[in-house]
Amino acid sequence: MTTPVSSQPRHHGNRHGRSEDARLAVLEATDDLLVERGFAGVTIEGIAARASVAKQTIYRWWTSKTDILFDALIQDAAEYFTSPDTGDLGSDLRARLGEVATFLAGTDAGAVCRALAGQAQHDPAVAARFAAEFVAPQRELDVAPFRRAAARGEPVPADLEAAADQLTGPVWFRVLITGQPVDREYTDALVEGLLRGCG
Amino acid sequence: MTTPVSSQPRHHGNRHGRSEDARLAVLEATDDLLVERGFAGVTIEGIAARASVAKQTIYRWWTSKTDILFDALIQDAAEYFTSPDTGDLGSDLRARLGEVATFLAGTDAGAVCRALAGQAQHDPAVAARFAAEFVAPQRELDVAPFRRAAARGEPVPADLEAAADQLTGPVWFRVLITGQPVDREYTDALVEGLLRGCG
Amino acid sequence: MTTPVSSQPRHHGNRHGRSEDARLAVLEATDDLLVERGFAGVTIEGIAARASVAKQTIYRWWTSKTDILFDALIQDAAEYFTSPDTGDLGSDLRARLGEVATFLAGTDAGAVCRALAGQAQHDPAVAARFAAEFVAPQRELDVAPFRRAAARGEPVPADLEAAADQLTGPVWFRVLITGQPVDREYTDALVEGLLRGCG
Amino acid sequence: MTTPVSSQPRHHGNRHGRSEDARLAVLEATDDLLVERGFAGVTIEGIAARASVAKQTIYRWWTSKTDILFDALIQDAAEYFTSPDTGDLGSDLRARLGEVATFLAGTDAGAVCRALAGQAQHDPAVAARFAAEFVAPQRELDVAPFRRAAARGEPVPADLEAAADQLTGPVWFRVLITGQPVDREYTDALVEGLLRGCG
DNA sequence: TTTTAAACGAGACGGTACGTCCTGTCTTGCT
DNA sequence: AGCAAGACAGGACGTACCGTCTCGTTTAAAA
Repeated sequence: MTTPVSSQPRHHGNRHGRSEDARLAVLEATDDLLVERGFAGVTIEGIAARASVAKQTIYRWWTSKTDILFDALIQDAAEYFTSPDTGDLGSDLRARLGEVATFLAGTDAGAVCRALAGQAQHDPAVAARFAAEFVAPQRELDVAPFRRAAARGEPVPADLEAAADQLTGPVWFRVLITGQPVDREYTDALVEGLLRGCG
Repeated sequence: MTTPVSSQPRHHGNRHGRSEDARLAVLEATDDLLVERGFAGVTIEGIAARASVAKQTIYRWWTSKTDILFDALIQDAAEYFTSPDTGDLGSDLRARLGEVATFLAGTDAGAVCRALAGQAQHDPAVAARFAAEFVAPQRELDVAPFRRAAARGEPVPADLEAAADQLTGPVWFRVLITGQPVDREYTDALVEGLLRGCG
Repeated sequence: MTTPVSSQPRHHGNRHGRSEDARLAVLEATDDLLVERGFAGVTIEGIAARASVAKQTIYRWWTSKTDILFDALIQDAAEYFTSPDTGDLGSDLRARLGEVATFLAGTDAGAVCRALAGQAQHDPAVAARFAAEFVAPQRELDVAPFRRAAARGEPVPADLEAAADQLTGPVWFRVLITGQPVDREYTDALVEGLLRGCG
Repeated sequence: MTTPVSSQPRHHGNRHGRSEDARLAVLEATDDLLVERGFAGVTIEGIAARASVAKQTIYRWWTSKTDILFDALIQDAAEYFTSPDTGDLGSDLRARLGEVATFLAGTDAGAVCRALAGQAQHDPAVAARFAAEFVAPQRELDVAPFRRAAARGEPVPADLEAAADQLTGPVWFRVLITGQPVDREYTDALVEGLLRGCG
């Protein structure tokens, strides 16, 4: 996570809502702790100490450590995904799937994402929010190349959701469950298999 | 989980080896707590209280609550999966994938499995054990139909691991990530898509 | 405590000097909280909330909650004690001691006084201020009857301070320590004993 | 407070009730903190830290810091007061009152006692316990010399409680309220005044 | 009439301590 | 030897107040 430390004087208390410095310090400290010590090593007390922030300030703006991680994830994900339009379905899908794999397996934000995916297994509320605020928008990005291809008059699978599952599912599966590496060769093969099957 | 409560008087202490009563009471209490209160509601103290067992007894035989869950999972999974040989690749795969989906999404043992999959995201040791003791054997069952088909002289995909990923990955993805239902229609379509693509 | 709530509109801010409304609201809220919830239930935040006053306004004019209680005590004590001159030492002493007993044990201001006496045990600064600003003036009132008697030519004890202690001490002792009731009969007997002993 | 540190190995956990080591460490740490930092400086966390004891252990056996102080006071007071029988009422009273004054004003246990007397002003439950467990037994010691004198056939005041108040009251008053010194001369004069008044 | 500065309400801030829950370790006495 | 019981040191939880700090408004004396 980037560290946009403000060079402004640190204001403690501000009628006009919350301190942006405190917010960023908390997000950064949370990210750092997650990467350094894992999910169990992320504690509200630890975040407060590392961010030089009062616990009460954290509880004022977030409900739990997963709530903080969501903030970090949403923010980081918004910056990460590009989803270029190459004019070719295969290229678009390969680019997209490679980006997903790299994000999940190779970035700090991906670590946050995996932690939340894990916590979603323990807490239905987390699962619901994860599905709604991260997975659903990602699903849109998964499906976009198909829509563009259809608009160009190319043949596309009937059920786009199912098609997206066939691409993304194996990637998530390897990252979360088997721990196998997910390189470009693998994601390209997935795209190839799908297009051959539907073409 | 079944409940083989012994009707024998409960012995506190046993000169020769561990108490099977205590072991079963712990496994059952853990399962119950997981289903009733979720993973966070499973605590060693809670298990001990519900199983009428001393904490020390738990720590003597298990290292952590995930260790207990592994015991429960391995035991339940061994009883669950059947993997019949119908003599037809498509039938075998459909049966297998349906069984996997039902297990993951529709059984108490599946809840244990999901909890461990979740915890695997937080703890590399859990991830490693989950991959080795649950995922790897399951992978063997995933691949078995292909091996039998190959033995019958039928054409099979070159990379069986990848083929298995394409079937199992979307199922896990839906169960763990999107929360979408995984019915027989969906799993059959996955098998169909794979066989069409490779045939 | 009396409640001179102004019927005027409440002014927020004043170029010259403090808001009398805010001052009175704070004193009253403090008194009320002390009587309703006890000393521990008196908090700056609670006073501010009940008085509809900003915490900062309290900190601007008082240093602590005991400081506020001193304000209330000094004000109330000034209104309470009368100390009439009956021309007779016994009558003067009986009136005075009865007044003291009633104040300490039977008034809201007495509750404030007892709270400060209690806090004086925990904080030397409070003890010093309590001795100087409340006890010393009261001691003057205790001693005044003797001085008037001496001026009239009557015999009085050599050590007036000691004599005052022998009257006031048992009253405070019962109120603060034993909790025994201090009625007129008791205070009269104390005066009687003293006068017999010195006469 | 004395420090009977056991030279035995420190046992953490014992089926047969509480750890005497932990109990003594808590009492000593509490005494020390009270003397060093005053009542407000006595916190459960501070006691736990200084005594190298878990907060939970404190909460298991005591309800509050005043509860701990009571333990310390009762124990120390039991060791302190001697109350010799000289065979003479005046001598007995002088000895007793001197002992009381020294205890209250000049010992660490007296500091605990004053703190509890102070807290009694803030909390009726503390007041009740203080009256019952400390003041009442002390009252018995105050009255004992009179009883012995009566048994010897000497004249004694009709109301022993009142007589005791006249001795003890001024001493407590000076210690708690005025802060004046209470030396032997003063206490002897109090006894003299009382005996002259009743004789 | 306009400026302007003190006091105000509101409330976020960094902190400290609270009392609770759970962890993993330990000892004891029973079976 | 294994067990139920439970006390222990420790650490994190979420809450309540502390005292400090803006912020934007209100007000009346000064300009």
